[in-house]
Amino acid sequence: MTSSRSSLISLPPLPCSSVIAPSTCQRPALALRSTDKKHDPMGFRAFQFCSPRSLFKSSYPGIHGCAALEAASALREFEFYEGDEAERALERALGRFFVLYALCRVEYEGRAKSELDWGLRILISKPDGTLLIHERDKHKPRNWQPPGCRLYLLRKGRWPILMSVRRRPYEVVKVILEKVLALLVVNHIAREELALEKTEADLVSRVVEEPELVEEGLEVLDVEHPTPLGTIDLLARDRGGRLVVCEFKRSVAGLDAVSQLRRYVEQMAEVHGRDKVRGLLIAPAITSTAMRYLAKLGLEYKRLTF
Amino acid sequence: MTSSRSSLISLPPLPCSSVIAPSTCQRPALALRSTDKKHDPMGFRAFQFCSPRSLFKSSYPGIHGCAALEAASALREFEFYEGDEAERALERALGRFFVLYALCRVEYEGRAKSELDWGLRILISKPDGTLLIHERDKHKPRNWQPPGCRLYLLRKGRWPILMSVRRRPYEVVKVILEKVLALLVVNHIAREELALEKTEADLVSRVVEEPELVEEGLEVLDVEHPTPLGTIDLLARDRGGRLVVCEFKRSVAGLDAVSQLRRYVEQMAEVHGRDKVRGLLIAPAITSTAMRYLAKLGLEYKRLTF
DNA sequence: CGCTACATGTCGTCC
DNA sequence: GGACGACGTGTAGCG
Repeated sequence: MTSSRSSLISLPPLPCSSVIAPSTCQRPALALRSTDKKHDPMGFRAFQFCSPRSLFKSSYPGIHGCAALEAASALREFEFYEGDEAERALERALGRFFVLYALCRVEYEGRAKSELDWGLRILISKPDGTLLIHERDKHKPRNWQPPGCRLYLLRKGRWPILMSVRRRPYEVVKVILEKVLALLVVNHIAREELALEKTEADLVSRVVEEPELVEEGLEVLDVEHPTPLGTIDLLARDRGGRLVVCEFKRSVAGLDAVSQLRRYVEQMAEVHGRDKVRGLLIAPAITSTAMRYLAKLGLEYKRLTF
Repeated sequence: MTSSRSSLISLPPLPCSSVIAPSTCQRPALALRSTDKKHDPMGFRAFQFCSPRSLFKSSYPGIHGCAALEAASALREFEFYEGDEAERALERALGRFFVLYALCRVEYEGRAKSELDWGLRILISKPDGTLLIHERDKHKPRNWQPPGCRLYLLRKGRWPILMSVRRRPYEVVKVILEKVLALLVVNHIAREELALEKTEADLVSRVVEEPELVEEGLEVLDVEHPTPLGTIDLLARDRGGRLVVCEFKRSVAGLDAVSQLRRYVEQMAEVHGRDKVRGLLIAPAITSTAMRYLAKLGLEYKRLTF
């Protein structure tokens, strides 16, 4: 009744070579630490030999033209399973990128604690140890685990349990799977390197190149200038020879930005004297409260947009 | 060659009732603003009649026992499509919760800007307008759009484009779909209400109930006490009659916490006099830099764990 | 809607 | 590994 859509190729044995007895619920736990390269199953390593980049540079940005890939990994782009078969396929999905649709409970304990009642959820597990549990709404996953965690599949109790463990800080997410509805195992997926443009260049670098944007005669002394109380974005000297501590915000500056600037200014003032140091908050905008606080402290604001 | 695994039931017409000509690439764009309830397709509204809670309270925490649900929505829990059929099914997926596995380019422009080259990615779209684009690694989606955005499917050019638009700040994410490999449309999924436990109760409430945890003879005056420079977590009076401004941090307190406390203390000092006001940072731990800064300002630290 | 503060923030980077 | 700041932070709460 439930069958896989894509033929499952034979995968190399999992790192933890426990014997799996398919028909019992007392099977030992399978563990896979995904970030530890030495412990990666060979199948996963194979993917890395054929990175997405080489994949698309080959001939055409489609996957079908990459014969080398097919030969190397001998894997379809994805595998899809339903119901019981999905449940059984979970073992082989560990350590790979998979999307799971299941009726589950979730328990999290660590820095905080939470418990989710039975519900249908979408779960994403990545080979780097990331775990995401999404519900119907919101951008943020309802529960999660960051990269570097170990994922275990436990089959001791009534229901299989996916357990993700983080070492420091110690945190555990347990997903109790009452019914696995669907499993999508993704064998190829893009990596970071495919980005062409990064974030907009910093306001800082604009000012470094063109100090006049801030003030006539301004001379840049240092960027990322370290102090005992944090790093000054940009340190400069004005025409009158006074030090100018510049704090940049890429969008609206709030009270926190003023507090930050104040710390740096007072730090520099200790060395050079208060009247030799100016503090300048540079941002596209500032909240009214922050502006008042700034003025009260004798600090300045310079509007600068991208 | 490509066929859906789950029979597709007939869905009510989409809110934008443009005529779709299946075989041309010049079809008009479909738009669906997911957060606008008035525009939700009836099928989606139907899900809400049978919330996940009622689903699992019915008889058994499995979905199969809920006959009422089946009758009401007449939808399977999910639909899965591959290849061309997945591509065609995209229209009907708009406004529903779906997971897409596709070869795509991604362009984002808004507060920042980025462009991702062709690559296989996992895309999640939620009925609340959330869009997530995940790559192989990391917790955070590579590109995203928060709840409240509008999702469009454009079929004008060579490839179909999923476009998500945010109004304020104005931001656009375009996903150019060269090849759709798989589409999982999820018809039922848990919502927020299923949480049983929330985050650990605040340190604050512990102190309100038991002020001695902080200091003998401490008397709580106010929580969430507003000032022109922000809200004081807890305001108290010590045995000597001095005001105690308490700032709480749930984990390690850093420089920012000290700056915040300082703002409040100085604000209160303006009214009551500096010698009548103490500042107390309460947290399970504090960074060394923050501790030094704190001491220098004549403020105090009290360690308090959960 | 503007603004503040919190978060299991996550993530990069420097020390 | 700890500390620190940036982030397209997201999210709740309040005026």
